[in-house]
Amino acid sequence: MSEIKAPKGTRDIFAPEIDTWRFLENAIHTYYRKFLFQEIRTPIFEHSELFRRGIGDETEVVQKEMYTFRDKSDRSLTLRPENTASVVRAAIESNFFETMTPLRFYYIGPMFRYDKPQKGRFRQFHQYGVEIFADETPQVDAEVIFSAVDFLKKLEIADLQLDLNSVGCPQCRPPYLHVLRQAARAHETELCSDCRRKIDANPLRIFDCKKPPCEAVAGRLPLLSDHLCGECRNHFAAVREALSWMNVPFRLNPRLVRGLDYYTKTAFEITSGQLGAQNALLGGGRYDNLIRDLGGPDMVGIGFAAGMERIILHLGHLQAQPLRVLFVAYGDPRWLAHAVQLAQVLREEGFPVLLDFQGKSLKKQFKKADRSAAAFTLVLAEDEIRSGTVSIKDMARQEQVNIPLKELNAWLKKNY
RNA sequence: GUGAGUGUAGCUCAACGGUAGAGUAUCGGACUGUGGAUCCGAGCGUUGCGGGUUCAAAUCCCGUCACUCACCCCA
Repeated sequence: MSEIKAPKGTRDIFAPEIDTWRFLENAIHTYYRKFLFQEIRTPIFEHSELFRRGIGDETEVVQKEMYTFRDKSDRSLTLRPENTASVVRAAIESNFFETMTPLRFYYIGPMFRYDKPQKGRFRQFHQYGVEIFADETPQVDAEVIFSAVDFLKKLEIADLQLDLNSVGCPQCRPPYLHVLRQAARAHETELCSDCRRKIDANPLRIFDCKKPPCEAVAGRLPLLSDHLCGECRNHFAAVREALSWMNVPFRLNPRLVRGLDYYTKTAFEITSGQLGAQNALLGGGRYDNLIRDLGGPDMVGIGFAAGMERIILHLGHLQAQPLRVLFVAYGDPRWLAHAVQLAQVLREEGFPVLLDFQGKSLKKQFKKADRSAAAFTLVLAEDEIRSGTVSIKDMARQEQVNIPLKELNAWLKKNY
């Protein structure tokens, strides 16, 4: 019989790393509530159609990376590969767009993509992210970006790079893509087979290719930033201006392309020099048509998602505050009942208390106390029980006192 | 999906094709109302799995699986 292991690309999280996760989660809650974001939790799985329509049928994610299955009623469901489509769906479904605008949400949770695992990349991974609906101002783009950068800075993550671009809109993108395809076809023979395929499928992705010949061609291809429509150009300029008000340094990267089809206008990404090949900590942008495309009103949105595993890689392991454990030792099993009752009382008072049910001797129990890094070992054995006292040993100082049981609470208040 | 590297005790790692070992951890004892130190002892493995070569395989060959990293893609 073979051992059952965690599925490929998944992992167990436990001490000491789990403390880092709790720290990060708490930091996210604390930080984003300052911006009046509401937490939202959407289902782990959705109708597959939501992601096909939301993310785009032609994207890598939808084509190759979704965990899709049929349930017993033959519905096609998919483990969420990202959360924006779900949040939009939830907002539409709950009629949030009727009442409150603008809407600000944040989320934390697991996402799933059928990818080949490597450093910073998992099949089940965790993202936090924010979404703001129904605010078309460039300043809100800047605020979202500021919050993303500022939060990572507050975590003392160094070596960050913010890349910024505008990916246009349905007004300016199609004409540009036409120009781009023509230009790319002129250099078709110089491109790798992958990029030749991209000319028709998704020519923007040619900019991503790292092969030198393709990079050389890409350097001579027309840029979207030179073909933006008036509205997109003005919006992008205002975003950049607002970012300068907020003192957020960025790098204009006309080759920055997002992997999901719904993005319009502002696109951004924060990368880190300390990660491996998977160096994106966070990515996002504006999606002015997604809400309508998913059956909602004609309202705009902007957001980002951040990879928590990748952030955790930067945080190292926190030195968890060691618990000041009280260990109750009783020696002979005859006194176990007394020990159990004392433990109950102490826990009721809020102390972390440990006792060893299978200890055969005081010696063994002291050994267990030592192994569990107890601050104090309380001895409640024959002598103490006969005299109505308890002995308290300070494990670090190797000092022991004997006091009436009645005074234990007061003693602990003073000495714990 | 493609490529490379690595799979030996719970953990970290040894073993020219010739009896699978050390450190550490665990458990027991020296030490029967007091932990850490020291000493002694114990258990521990179908060498990831399957096949092949060989008198003989942890070692060489093939396949497979897992992990790691990279390509790809992305958070």
